[in-house]
Amino acid sequence: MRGVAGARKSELQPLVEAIKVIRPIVRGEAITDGGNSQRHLIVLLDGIACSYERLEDGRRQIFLFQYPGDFCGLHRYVWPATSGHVAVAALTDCKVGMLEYRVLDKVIESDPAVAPALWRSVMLDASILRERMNVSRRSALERVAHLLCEHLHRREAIGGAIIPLTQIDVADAVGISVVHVNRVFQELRKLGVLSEKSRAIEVVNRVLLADKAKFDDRYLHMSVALSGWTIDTR
Amino acid sequence: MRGVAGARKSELQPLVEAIKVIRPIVRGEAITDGGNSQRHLIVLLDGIACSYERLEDGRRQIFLFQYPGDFCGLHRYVWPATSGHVAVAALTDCKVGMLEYRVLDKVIESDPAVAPALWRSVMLDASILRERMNVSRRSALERVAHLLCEHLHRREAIGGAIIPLTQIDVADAVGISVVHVNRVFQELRKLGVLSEKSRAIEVVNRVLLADKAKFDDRYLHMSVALSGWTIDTR
DNA sequence: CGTGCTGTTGAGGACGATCAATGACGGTGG
DNA sequence: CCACCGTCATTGATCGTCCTCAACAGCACG
Repeated sequence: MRGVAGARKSELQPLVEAIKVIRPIVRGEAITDGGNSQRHLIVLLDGIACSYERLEDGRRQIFLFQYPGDFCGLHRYVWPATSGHVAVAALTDCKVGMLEYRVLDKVIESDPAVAPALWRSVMLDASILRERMNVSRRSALERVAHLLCEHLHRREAIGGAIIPLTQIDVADAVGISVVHVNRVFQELRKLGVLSEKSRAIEVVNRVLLADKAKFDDRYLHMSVALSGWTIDTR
Repeated sequence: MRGVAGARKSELQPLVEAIKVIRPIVRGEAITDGGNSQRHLIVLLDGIACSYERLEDGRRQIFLFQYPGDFCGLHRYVWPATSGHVAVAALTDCKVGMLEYRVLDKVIESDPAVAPALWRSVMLDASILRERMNVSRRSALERVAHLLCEHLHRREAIGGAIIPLTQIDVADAVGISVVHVNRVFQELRKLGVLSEKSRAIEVVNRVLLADKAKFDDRYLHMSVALSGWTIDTR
């Protein structure tokens, strides 16, 4: 039972049922490059991925994180020649479902509720981007804390307090240097927000974290209120 | 003849023809607050507006700028209860066209090309937000220069090298202090990018500006390739 | 037992924030 | 016509956050 970003269960069910191909992706591999040759809509079924772009100087800017139920590169379907080189990569081992565009065409045609649901999914992305812009004006600690809150929020369906990201991932997402992220993490551990024992990102005090982050989850409400769907991932 | 963000002329023509109410808005006034009571789709017909949010500490974060042909608060139509308090304000004197949601419903129903066009408009916004994220990792000068490039690009239909924004607007959009924006402007004038004479933002060397900004307009290509439409603004 | 990736630590410096005044300009009312 | 006021632009000084460079440590992997 997983939450589909920005859509009620019933609306995307026809789409989900049309997914025939399921593919495993190992950590670090590309789920889609930024190319225009895409012919499938991709749904993340298991694991965590991120959409990102390489900057000219080689740095990586992470835009969004994908959790199970999220679409990868939906914009390609709506607008194949769309902006540059937004790629999606697996941050952990993943499983994805694939759906040919022309099949998707048919699903949309036969069920008028599917397109608006996809539309809203794009809007949820935009909403997250806007929130990131707001947060980008706060201190490094708040920005990192905020990102962790977002991940806890979206992991609710999965459970556990360990966020399987590297400090590098966090740095590339919030836009601060890895070194500084490390120092922020030490600060968060000293504050009792993160576990002192483990090297992993393990949240031991969610309330305190949300407080430090001044986290207001309203910008995610559209995804919260929505139920999920299931699919057999083998 | 104005460009509609992310849509070909023919696609949005039926929508444009349905606009009956045209309203003038003076500089500084709200075009829509962030409220949920919205019952009209609003199209900017003349002037420049911005969508923004107030941060807790009172600062203003500008997300996007609207030029003639852009929609204001389209997300409200797709998802009325959508994210927080995104408001739209007029940065110059404006004229807006208004279209009741239920009329829009009918237009969408009767013309299957309208919805995808609106969808792409939302995606153009997301594309701009992503680009801003990339740019936010560069220096203040590049960020400001980049913003000016974007405005020149979108002003092409209007013409003129003067960008009618205040330094405060720029600061709130790129996320740096007004004082520093001012210093950046002096630097840009010294470099021969902006006019030394005028207090206004007057670009005298577009090529140099684009160079300083490392501006790559691909992220706007979806809007470029598209033609415009006309409407009588009285 | 090396090799590679991630995490950690230190030192020095730059960029931009903040605070506080002052200047320029346009509009308004006496 | 002039005094006043509000908004926006400009300038100086100080300070802090975060970056960069550089080195090393821990751990997983083959």
